[in-house]
Amino acid sequence: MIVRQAANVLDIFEYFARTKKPTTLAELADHFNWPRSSTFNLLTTLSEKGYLYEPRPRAGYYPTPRWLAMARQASEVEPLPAWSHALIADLSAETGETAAIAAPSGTMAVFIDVVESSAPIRYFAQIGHRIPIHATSSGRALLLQYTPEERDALYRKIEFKQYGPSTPISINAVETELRASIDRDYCESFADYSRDLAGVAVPLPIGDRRLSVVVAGPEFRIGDKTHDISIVLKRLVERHRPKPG
Amino acid sequence: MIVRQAANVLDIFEYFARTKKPTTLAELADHFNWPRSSTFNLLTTLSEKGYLYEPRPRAGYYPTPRWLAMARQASEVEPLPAWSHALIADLSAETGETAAIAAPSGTMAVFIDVVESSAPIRYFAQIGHRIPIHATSSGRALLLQYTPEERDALYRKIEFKQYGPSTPISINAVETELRASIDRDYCESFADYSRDLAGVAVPLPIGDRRLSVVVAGPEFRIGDKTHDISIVLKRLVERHRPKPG
DNA sequence: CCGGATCGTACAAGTATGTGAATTTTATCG
DNA sequence: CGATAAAATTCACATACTTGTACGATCCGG
Repeated sequence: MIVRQAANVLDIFEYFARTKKPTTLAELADHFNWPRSSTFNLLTTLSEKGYLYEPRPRAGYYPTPRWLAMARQASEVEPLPAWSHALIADLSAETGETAAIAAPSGTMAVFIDVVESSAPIRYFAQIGHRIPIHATSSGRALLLQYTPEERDALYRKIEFKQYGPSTPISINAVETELRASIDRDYCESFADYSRDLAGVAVPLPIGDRRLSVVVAGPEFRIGDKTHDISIVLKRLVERHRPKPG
Repeated sequence: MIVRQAANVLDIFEYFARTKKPTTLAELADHFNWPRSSTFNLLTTLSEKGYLYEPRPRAGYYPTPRWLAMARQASEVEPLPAWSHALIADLSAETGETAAIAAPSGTMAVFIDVVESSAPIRYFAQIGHRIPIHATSSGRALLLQYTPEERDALYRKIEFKQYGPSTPISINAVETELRASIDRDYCESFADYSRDLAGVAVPLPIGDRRLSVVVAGPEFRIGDKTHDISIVLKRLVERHRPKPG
């Protein structure tokens, strides 16, 4: 169950991140189609908690740097190593496509680091973006790191939906694709989940964390280059990952 | 009115910032005395929005870097100039006390930047921390920048409470203290709001923003040094603030 | 490897909470 | 400066949320 008011807080937060401008009560209420009164209550709550302030009455609400101060601390919970960001930065530079690091979260994969392509037509991914774990290359690169038992447990929770023409819609289809991935030594997907989108991914275990790296972009650019991309992918992983011992 | 679930989101956020550790549903529920089921709903909401993820079932929730990514963007809404942080850093170093920048928010003042003293006994202030505008030195340094009309409007909203022995509990008391501040050329307060706390502050207009700088610490250390501190305060403001023209 | 304890998840009833209309306050224009 | 419009704020009711309960899964100690 979605807790509406919890989601609303995040919506306001993201609204500020997007617009990068102060905002009045009326503006927010109109934008989200919220009643003025509810918007007022939300803004009051955020202000009392020290996350917003109103330098002068009716002239708009501003976010305080408290968001940043807290986020900085919260991001120490489980920081990624510095090299993983360098890795996707290089990957994006060499391939010209968007590169990302994904982590599992239930039946979903979450992007926990992203470097976007600079191409005008590109895969627009964001940190925190979630995609079905079984219907994406980055997701399947995560599944490869699961034990068969863990995969079984997960499959029972997945709601198989036909996102695109090639979406695997059964446990068998997924397992078959996983075996194929092992054979070719990388994961790939063509519009399995998002239209026109192709991806190439490999597992990237870090410590005891099961992550994956993915390069993704429009099918027409990635199309027949998945093998070449997988070579670059593996070469760069090899270069950046610290040698054990 | 406080929106409970909105506040809860921030509480969870701050919990991660404080503990810097992943957290299980049960742990959170116990800590905040929330029912498991409500906690479950909240965590689900935060996960679906991409702010939390659960790498493996029952092994705990982790914050995603999305908090940080959004906060970075949101902090571009109204960035402080670089010199204002340098100012309070120097201030804190020279005085040995906590220094901060405050902004008005209704009848409150909010700290929007803080450098804490390194002394073991010190004023523990945080970005986002709110204090009554009329009963603190930093707040009154803000009030000095208001027009008499604006102050009048504000006074009507203030609920005068006796926070400490010297809290000004009437409009007159506040106005008298403001005139005294003009005469001595800086604002000061001794436990007007927080017990044992003394502060020295001056206005710090930046652009069209009405801010203030404050040095605050325990009364026994600040006590009779307020004048000396005000000298340092004004000297450093003079040094850091870019010359007009 | 078994059994008890713990944890996560679903559900339905009662109530706190958010909403919409009414009121007050502030800004704007003639 | 007074009238008008728009915004913010208050208040009472209907809705959506919380919560206790129950079930199933998973963990852990013996």
